[in-house]
Amino acid sequence: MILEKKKAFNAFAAAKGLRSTRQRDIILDFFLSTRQHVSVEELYLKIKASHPGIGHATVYRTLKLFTEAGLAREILLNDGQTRYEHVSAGEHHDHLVCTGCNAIIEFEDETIEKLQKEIALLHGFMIKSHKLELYGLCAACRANQ
Amino acid sequence: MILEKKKAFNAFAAAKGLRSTRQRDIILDFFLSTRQHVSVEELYLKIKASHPGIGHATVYRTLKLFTEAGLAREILLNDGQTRYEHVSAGEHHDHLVCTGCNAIIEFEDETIEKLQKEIALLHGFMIKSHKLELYGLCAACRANQ
DNA sequence: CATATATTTGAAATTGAAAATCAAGAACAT
DNA sequence: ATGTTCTTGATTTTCAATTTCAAATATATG
Ligand SMILES: [Mn+2]
Ligand SMILES: [Mn+2]
Ligand SMILES: [Zn+2]
Ligand SMILES: [Zn+2]
Repeated sequence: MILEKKKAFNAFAAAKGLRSTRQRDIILDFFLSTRQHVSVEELYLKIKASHPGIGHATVYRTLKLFTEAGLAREILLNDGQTRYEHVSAGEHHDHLVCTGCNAIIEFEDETIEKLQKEIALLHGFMIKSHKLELYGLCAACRANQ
Repeated sequence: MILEKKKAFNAFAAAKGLRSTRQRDIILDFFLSTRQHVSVEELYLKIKASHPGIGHATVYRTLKLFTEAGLAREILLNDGQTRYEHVSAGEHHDHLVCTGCNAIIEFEDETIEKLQKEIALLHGFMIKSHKLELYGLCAACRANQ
């Protein structure tokens, strides 16, 4: 699975005429071995520990490349930090975001997805993407109130 | 309707022990007479034309006050500009956002709202707010492609 | 292998929105 | 009127993200 994603990125890079660099390999390794919804700064710091030479700009640039390659998705929550999550082909989900502990829970709802398409149709809109986030308190944080 | 909102803000200000200032009156007038989904910068520039003395900081602060007072709602789309829209009591809607012409179309869908509550319940989550945005091309922009 | 060329990197500077600072000005209770 | 407290707005600061550009590196070619 990790290997497949590496292959997918190599294919993308080859098709785009991008060069193969040590930095992109390292950043991809770290991204693929990191839990979901990692912020750029988090990933940068994790990488820096063992590869102090790698710079901020490269991490930012490379995550944008992963997004373009279809390996990653940008998530903009309401805290001013861009996060990235792993993309698996054909899969889509939305997010419950806990404002207490910052946990992010994923969910899928086919009915909501279908209703969104109907709304778009009704307005003559062609949807390219959507964002559905439910903000609140997770079970654990509710218990601690 | 505009008068009611002014009264509502005055009540809020009184309850909070806020002073009545010329600036807040002006900003409220402009906000209430502006179309939906205005960005802070847009509103600031509009006000500045006839009231050059009013500063950025005051516009930012005052829109936050309106939000607290329940007259306005912050909207964070994906362009790094905070927008504010009018809030009418008991009303809620979500947004279709055209990435071609930046138009914002409002919609309501009771079924989606209900499904969101069910999802939250299923995960033991207590929802405080949510965000649903459909990004794509509006009918006009599709025609111009 | 050498060498030319084009891409990539990373430190540093820049950007842009938003928030913080703080002295001067304004509102309000007395 | 006067003193106290709040508010304002020019300016500075913050912070994520992007841009810049000289040096480093990848790769194509002989
Ligand atoms: Mn996710
Ligand atoms: Mn709206
Ligand atoms: Zn939580
Ligand atoms: Zn449009």
